[in-house]
Amino acid sequence: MKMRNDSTTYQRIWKIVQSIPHGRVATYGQVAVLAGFPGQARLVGYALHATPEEMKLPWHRVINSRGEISFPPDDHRYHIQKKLLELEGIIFQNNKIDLKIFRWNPGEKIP
DNA sequence: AACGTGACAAGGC
DNA sequence: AGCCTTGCCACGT
Repeated sequence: MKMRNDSTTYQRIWKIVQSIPHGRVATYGQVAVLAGFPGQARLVGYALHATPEEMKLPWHRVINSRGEISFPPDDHRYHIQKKLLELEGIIFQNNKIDLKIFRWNPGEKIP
């Protein structure tokens, strides 16, 4: 996957994703706002898609606004992401995450 | 240059 | 509660 190394756009998004604490999640829209791109949730999805594996970004902590994983359930990536989240103690109910409980609030103390 | 697609989201019905 | 439409932006054809 090609990407623009000369742009700071992805880097700003990556920086936010990197700061999502273990055991918490953030939505694409939320990351977009925090990165300074309000209303551009799709850009976050695209940035994550273009993320090099070596970066070891906690991409799995980003989910959609409905508290769901944004992969089709039959996609292998869906199961990978769900597994990673469950290993962090995040609980799924009907394949959904309760954002009221697990959403990251940047305001509160970050470990 | 136009058009379609994608790890989105909000609003209308 | 679902499904559809529109707004978004970066890319590949």
